[in-house]
Amino acid sequence: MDNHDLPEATARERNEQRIFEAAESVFARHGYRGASIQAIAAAAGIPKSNVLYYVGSKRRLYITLLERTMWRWNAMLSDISVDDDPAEVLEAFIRSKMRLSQTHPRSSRLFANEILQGAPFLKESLFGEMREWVEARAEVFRHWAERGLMDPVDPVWLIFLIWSATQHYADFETQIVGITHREKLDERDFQSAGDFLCQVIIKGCGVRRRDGAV
Amino acid sequence: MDNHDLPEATARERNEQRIFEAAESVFARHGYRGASIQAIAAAAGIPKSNVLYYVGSKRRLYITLLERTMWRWNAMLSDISVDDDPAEVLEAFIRSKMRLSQTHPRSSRLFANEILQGAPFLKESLFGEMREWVEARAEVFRHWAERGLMDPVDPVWLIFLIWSATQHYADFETQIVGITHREKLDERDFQSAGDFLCQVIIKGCGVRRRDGAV
DNA sequence: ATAAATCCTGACCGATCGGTCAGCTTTGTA
DNA sequence: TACAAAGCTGACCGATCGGTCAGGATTTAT
Repeated sequence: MDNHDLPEATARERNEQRIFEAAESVFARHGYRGASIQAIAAAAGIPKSNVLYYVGSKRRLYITLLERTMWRWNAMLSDISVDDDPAEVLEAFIRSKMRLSQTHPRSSRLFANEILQGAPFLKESLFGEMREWVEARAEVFRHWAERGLMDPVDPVWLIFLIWSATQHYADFETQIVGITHREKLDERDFQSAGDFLCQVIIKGCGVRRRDGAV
Repeated sequence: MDNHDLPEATARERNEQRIFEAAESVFARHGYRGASIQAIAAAAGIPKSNVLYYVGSKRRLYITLLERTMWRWNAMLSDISVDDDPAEVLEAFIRSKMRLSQTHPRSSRLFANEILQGAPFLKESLFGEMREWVEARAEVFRHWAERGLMDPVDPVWLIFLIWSATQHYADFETQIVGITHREKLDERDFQSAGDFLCQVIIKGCGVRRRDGAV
């Protein structure tokens, strides 16, 4: 029986949850090859055999986590239109990516590791989804530029700029913390960094804000 | 005898060169744990034992490469002064980081992997060097803001923005190539991306350019 | 020519890798 | 209560890991 809509957590659900969290942590830190099932099992507080009993194989576990990350990612900024306000959309874009960095940093680092490896597990179909995502948004940015609502910057480079600048606070958190004497990045840090990025990027693209400010 | 100033390459120099290049490639792709000496040896076309004969241990090899990267990095933008032109300095900063991404992408990815791991090999002294580098430049940016030469943006966030946006073209090259249908990033891509970043960031910080343009 | 230093490598070491499996315990159902 | 299904795990497999070492091959110095 699958009580898939009952709130009670079965043994399987409970353990898979613990395994996923532990695995995300270890994969994010050491990459696919560098992560060991033993280390994941230890982090989850579960015997190695039990981990394999639930997830089948290292490969399957990794791909599951990767797809989960992609899914979360693609859900972002799903309803953008040419008629929206450019400043509002760019701000929403930056803020939501920044929130992902804050709430799911290990997810972000797992993805970064996959790319550094040369994206061997990212099927063409998944890259295809991202391509469509990018092209759709880029098209909107282009329209805005044509209407004079922002400078005619390359919209694809703009998307990469926002990705990189926001992901940096998840992927390179260790470096930021080490350089700025912090113990960790807190709510205020993400807020102020988000403010900074919104200000610089929106102004840098020559977006005219509704309130008349430049 | 050490012919350390003779141009002839000794067997040691030749082999170390090949090993370093191969190792940088493998470490950049798979991280410290994920890289195997066997794989490095194969990439260098040298028996595993011979690799260990030259470099001593995996740890030592990795640290050597990491220090080499840090050295290259710290040499950047070494002579910045409050009296320099903000736009010129920012442009030089972005261009030189962009050139590093173009000419030493594996170096950049090696470093990215080290940070993702939590920087276990980056001694406090090395982080200290980076901290001094950042604080010195941040101080200059602050002065410029006080003199009204640019907006009063957080100078540390600005440095991280430039780091992340430029490194992205090395660390996430696979993703960029996959999404934009390219085979690889070429000279023109780096040029146009560099142009874009200079334009957006300098304008975004409210830097007044000498020629009067905004 | 010959001794010394360096270069080079196959064989091997214990540890750990991902994964399998027999067989145990616990849970759910009739 | 009884039986099936699911949960669980120690022992084990061949492969690979980082590293050592004896000893042969080659180069260098005298």
